[in-house]
Amino acid sequence: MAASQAGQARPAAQTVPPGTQRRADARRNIASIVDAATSCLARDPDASIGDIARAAGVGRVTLYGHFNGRAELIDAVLTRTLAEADATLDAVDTTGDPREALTRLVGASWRIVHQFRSVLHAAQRELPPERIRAVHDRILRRVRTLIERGQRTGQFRRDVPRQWLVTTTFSLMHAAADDCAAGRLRADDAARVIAATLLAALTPPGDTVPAVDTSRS
Amino acid sequence: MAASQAGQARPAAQTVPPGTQRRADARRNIASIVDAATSCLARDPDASIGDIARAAGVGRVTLYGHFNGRAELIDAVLTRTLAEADATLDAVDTTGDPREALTRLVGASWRIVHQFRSVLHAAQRELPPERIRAVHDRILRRVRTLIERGQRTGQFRRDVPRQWLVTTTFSLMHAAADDCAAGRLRADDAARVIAATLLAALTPPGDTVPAVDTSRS
DNA sequence: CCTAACTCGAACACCAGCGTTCTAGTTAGA
DNA sequence: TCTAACTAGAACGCTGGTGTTCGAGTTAGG
Repeated sequence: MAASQAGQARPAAQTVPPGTQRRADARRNIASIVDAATSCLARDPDASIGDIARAAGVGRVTLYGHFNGRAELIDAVLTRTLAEADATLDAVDTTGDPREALTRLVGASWRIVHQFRSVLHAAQRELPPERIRAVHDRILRRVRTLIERGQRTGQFRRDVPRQWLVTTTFSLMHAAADDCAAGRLRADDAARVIAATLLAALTPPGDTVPAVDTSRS
Repeated sequence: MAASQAGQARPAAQTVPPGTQRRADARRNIASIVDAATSCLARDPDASIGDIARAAGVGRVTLYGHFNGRAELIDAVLTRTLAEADATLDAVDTTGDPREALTRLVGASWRIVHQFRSVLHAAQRELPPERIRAVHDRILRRVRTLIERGQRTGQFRRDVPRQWLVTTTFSLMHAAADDCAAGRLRADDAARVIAATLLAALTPPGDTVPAVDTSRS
């Protein structure tokens, strides 16, 4: 849903009369294209526009009718992916003990990161860094807030910039995804291992490193 | 030195009679090319062969005389860079307390990572992952050995795969380099901050997180 | 000094992907 | 039912990078 809210900036090639809805088949095609692009790029970050159009069962021209080039398409894919991820994470309970909350958050996030790492790689080649960061905004904020709360309760360290703790969190998840893809880490180990190192990394100097809650897989 | 020991596999375009030395000007040009490639790629990972040749003050044809295409050139750049890095790290004392040793190692490594991150990015686009890993072998081994020693002394955790601790180490350094390039982390903060989080991350559950040794900048 | 090694620049063929245009056909939806 | 919206597909020109070839010149080094 809300596949191509390219909206404000420059409307996709096909000009839409203001206040009007796109025709049903058009909307369906746009969805197929974004779907196809997502899975194509997940397989090969260099997939060409032609590949994607074919995978979507759509003419290349049709694709150009809806997206002004590769960058705009990838932007749409990334935007939708992140929006869905954000929705998924909404279901995670981030209240209660910050350490347990972070463990839950990592458990949910990690799967998403693992699944869409190639899409991100594709986006990193095509989109400016600011844009990528902007799209991550809501998710970034979520983590930052939780870390901030943990700092207030004294469970997370305050001797390094908070930004760095956020970076650490994402960095470990992405690293795990890469190791996993390379066969150096078992997928069903990942969540536990990430949580264990991350919680330790966030522990204030002088405090004791918590044991991992290995109760959930 | 030893700029293009393409050696065994397929000799570069220009066939060298076995047992013979290249002519001095040829060796000089090869060096310029690798130098230029290094700095060009550091600036723009997509720099073309033409750009690099021009920056080296050499004809494009000459470049092709020494390297069979982009991949081979980038391989040479990466190989030399990593060899130099390895030499630099040889000067680091990795004996004594594992935590202090790791701090020293991170301090030295981080600068290198920061300086050559773009070269790595370029290599990741052009070279197969196995190759990249192979080139990192000596450096990887160095870290692994130190971590292993720390595990034996009981100062580093053993409840996660050792490989993951190695990944964590590299991951944090690269993340810091990226944050730094994006202006989210001050360069003169990086070493301290990396060491602080890394040492915490390696601390065994139940143990106390060590305070950072902030004595050296 | 003389030869083989090396270099240069321009030209060329080549390729893949991009984005556009045109014609003709199909389909949604008032 | 009738029109405007949408689609297909083939054709085309463009761009930018790659790798090669050629003929002529320069230089290292025995």
